[in-house]
Amino acid sequence: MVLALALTVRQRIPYGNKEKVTIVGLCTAPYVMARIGLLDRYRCTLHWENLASFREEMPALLVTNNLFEIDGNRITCSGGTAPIDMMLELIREHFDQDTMMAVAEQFVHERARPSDESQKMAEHVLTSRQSPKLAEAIQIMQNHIDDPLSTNEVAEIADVSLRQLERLFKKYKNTTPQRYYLFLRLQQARRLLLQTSLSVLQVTIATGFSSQSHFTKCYRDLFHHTPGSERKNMKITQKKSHNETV
DNA sequence: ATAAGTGCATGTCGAAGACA
DNA sequence: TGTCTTCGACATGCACTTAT
Repeated sequence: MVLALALTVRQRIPYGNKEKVTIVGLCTAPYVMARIGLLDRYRCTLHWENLASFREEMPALLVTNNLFEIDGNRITCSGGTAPIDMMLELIREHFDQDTMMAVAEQFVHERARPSDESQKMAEHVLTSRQSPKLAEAIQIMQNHIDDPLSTNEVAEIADVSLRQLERLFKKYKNTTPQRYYLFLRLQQARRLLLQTSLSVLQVTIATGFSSQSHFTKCYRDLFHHTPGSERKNMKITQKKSHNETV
């Protein structure tokens, strides 16, 4: 049922208040949804190729670069393989983590990506166009999440001076290389916390932190809650969804 | 054709602050 | 507290334009 939802653009007209309406839009379908006002005050996303023009055309909408957005009964998705991730997230919400993983396995889908994961390919393509050296540096960082390199080493491998690398990050990412690197590691940490049963200590090590307290501090600074509470919340949400479906 | 001016990307250095 | 990171200031090189 969820798969059917994920693969169609669906709009059901409610009869009074009796019927629960779920509206799903894929790829460029949010254009239609936005034009008839279905996305007013809702977060939404669409395929990266259409993001810029969509934002320009609909400046009042809350458009994100995420893989998919589930905001109340408005569900939008960027397209490509993202509907599978969206479907898995809905399965996780309505059933549990194990069922979600079993379905993912059926689809030979190695890793269910969370909704807030950006459309990485789009970012990578855009960054490559803006600055190949910057894209290379980011790739190097992504390849060294568990054993972080110094900014100097990243610059050396990318064959660019440290100062120039700093300028590129400032210009295109509006941050410093170190902060961006930290952001990548914390994003990975969050994925590990939500999608695996690794302990917080194991996640700490897997993302290149030498001290768990330092990891927790950095995590809280970015996500506004600790790794422990993040996992606790996820388990509570899963339990609730499971009880509702039973 | 050529010198001078301009803008941009890049490199070097050092001071200040942050991190582990 | 030593090391690392960031950032401002200044210098250099290159491409392009303009005036002579």
